This record gives sequence, structure tokens and C-alpha cells, in this order.
Amino acid sequence: MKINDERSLLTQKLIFKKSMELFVIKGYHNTSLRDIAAECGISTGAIYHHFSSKEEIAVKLFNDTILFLNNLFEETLQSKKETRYKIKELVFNLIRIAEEDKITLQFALNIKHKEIIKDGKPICSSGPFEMLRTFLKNEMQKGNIKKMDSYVATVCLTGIPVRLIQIKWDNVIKKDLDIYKEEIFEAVWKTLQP
Amino acid sequence: MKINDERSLLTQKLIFKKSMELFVIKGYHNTSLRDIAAECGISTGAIYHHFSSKEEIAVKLFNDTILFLNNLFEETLQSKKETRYKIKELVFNLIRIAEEDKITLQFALNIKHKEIIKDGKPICSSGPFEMLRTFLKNEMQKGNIKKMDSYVATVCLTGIPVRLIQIKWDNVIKKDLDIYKEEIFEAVWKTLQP
DNA sequence: GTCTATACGCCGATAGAC
DNA sequence: GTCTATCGGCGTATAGAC
Repeated sequence: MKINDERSLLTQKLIFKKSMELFVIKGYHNTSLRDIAAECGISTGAIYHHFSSKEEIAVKLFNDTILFLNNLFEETLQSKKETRYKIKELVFNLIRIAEEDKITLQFALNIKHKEIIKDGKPICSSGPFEMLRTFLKNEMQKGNIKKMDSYVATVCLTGIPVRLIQIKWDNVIKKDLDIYKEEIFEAVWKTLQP
Repeated sequence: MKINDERSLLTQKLIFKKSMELFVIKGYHNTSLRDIAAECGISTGAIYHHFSSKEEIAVKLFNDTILFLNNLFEETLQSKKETRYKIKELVFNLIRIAEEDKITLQFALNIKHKEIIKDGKPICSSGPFEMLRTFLKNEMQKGNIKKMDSYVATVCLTGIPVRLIQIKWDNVIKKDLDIYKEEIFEAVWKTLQP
């Protein structure tokens, strides 16, 4: 790898990072390329050297974020042996990411593709959801959790922690999320038991 | 009420209705005043006779929607006697509205104030959530549901059905939501039991 | 109350020098 | 690879006739 390639890569990373921050804080449409350029300390022309459009930045960010969630879920589900602890780890990790990597998760959960993509929209964001559904279906077959509709099960697993996280972001909850995680997990787990 | 007042009111209602539809379908920022005017069959000038800005339309729509949800929840909770059936009715009504009054609920759940309001944002959308939390706290005191953190309880009550509704809107679920409602309610109810 | 016509600014995107 | 300068277009909002 040449020196220039490295510098180029660094600039790209910077544009990604600052763009995501601004998209989350101000919203996609309220963020102009001039805003991004200023935040990065470069010019709009420089941005266009790396990306062909503002939309391209957002779409790439979006795909990266989906991938990040996919990896997170996959690793989490492999990290424990017992079903109960796999799910506990998943809930805990979600809550942890919501505080430690807030911007990324906010981008994943709040940014609407509809607002970004103008015409036909081919982005599929249901990957992580489907992975979890597959996992839960398998666990049902093995008899580790209650046999129920797999969509309902996945909705219980994701809906409860995600809602907690969102009301925290909306400042409805003031306290640190950490104190809720045990109780949240127990609620999720209960829905999956006979 | 004079004739002209009536006509004026009708036009306003029309603008509200079409604006909400467009905001939901295309997104707030991808909807121009020209779009709204065309959809209403009037001119942009006419819109400005009734509203002072596009933002004003969105903010008023938003407040109306919050009020709608507040009323819906309040009436629902009074419609039954037993706690179990109050909550069942609530879950069922949410799911029903998601199909029958889709646009309104999509507006309430999907539109981000941050995207609309440019500067300081005073909109408070936590009213319905807080009402449900108060209800659940009272039920705990009466011993009708398990004593637990009230935020966690409210998150369980809202998070599960809302998540189901959202994945339906995202077309992850193909079938009619009606077939899930019993199972969804049972899941919610379980989280609130000892 | 509604129309047409238009002002004006901001934004995305490009051109061309360095 | 980054800059400055600029273009074209669209979107909000206004002015003034009817």
C-alpha cells in the first residue's frame, strides 16, 4: 500500500465518521456537504474526490452499519453455550452498544432509507432481524425455548430492549441503562418460556 | 359559522390530510410545498394563506397525532374492567390502528422531529408513554400486575406490539397482523406476571 | 381565498488551478 | 488530493391581481 493510498483511506474514514455524526445529530437532509466538509476540515471538492454523491456516503454508511449489527449478533450468539445466556448476552450487548457506540446504533435504528433514497429503494435492513429469527427457530426445534410463532418470538427479543434504548435517547429515562438490563433480560426471557 | 369559515376549514383539513400522506410516503424533506399543493389541487399561495410555513404544518400534524394517541389510550384503558382485558384491548387496538389508520400511526412512529425542527426543539412526544406508565404503576400498587420497574413494564407493553407493527410495515412480515395479536398479547401479559 | 409569477437562497455537483 | 469558484436547479416564501 502506497503512502497516498493510506492518506486517502484516512480521509475517507474521516468523512464517514463525521457524516454519520452529523446525519444522526442534525438529520440527513439538514446536513449539507458544506457542513460535512467544514467538520472534516476539508473542502466539498475533496469530498467529491472520494465519493460521487452525498447519497453514496449515506448508503455506504448504512450497509456498513447493517454489517456491524450482523457481526455483533453472530459473535454474541456464539459466545455462550446455554440458550439463556446467549440471549442474555445479546440483550446486554445491545444495551451496552446503545451507550458506548451510541452514534452507530442511532444511525442504524433512526435513519430512514426512505428519506435518503429518492427512487427505487433496494436497501434491505432486515438481515439482522432474520438472523435472530433463524436462531430462535432452531432453539425452538431443540426444545430450548417455547414453541411459538418465530416472528412473535423475534419481536419480543428485539422489541423490548430497543424500546428501552429509544426512550433513553428521547430522554424519557434519565438514569444509566445499565441498571435496567437484568430486568429487561428477565422480561425477554419470560416471553420465550412455556 | 360563516360559509367562508367552513370552506377555509375544509381546505385546511385537506392540506393536513394530504401533507401527512406525503410526509409518510415520501418523507418530510422529499415532500415540497409544490407537491402538497398539487396533491390538494390548489396553489402554493393558497397554502400560505392557511399556514405560515411547511414546518408549521408538520408541527401541528405532530401535536394532533400525539393527542390522538393519548385519547386512544385513555379510552381503551377505561373500556374494560379487569387489568388483563384493559391491556389486551390496548394491544389489539394498536394492531388494529396499524392497519386501519396506517398513515396516522406511521406518522406518529416514524417521523423524526429532529428532521423537521431546525433549531431548538420543544416538541414532547412522551405523553402517551407517560400515561401508560402511570397506569401500570397504579396497577402494580393494586397488586394486579407484578411489581417491577415502571419503565421496564411500559417498555414491555409498548415495545412488543410496536416492533411487530414496524416489521410489518417494513414488509418483513407478509401476513395480516390480526393472526399475531393473541400471541403478542400473551407475550406482553407474561412479562407483567410474577 | 386562490391564483400566477417571481424573488432569493441554499444545496448538490462540477471545472480547473495548484 | 485538495482547493476555490461557480453553475444550475429546486424549494420556500412573497407580491399582487382577481
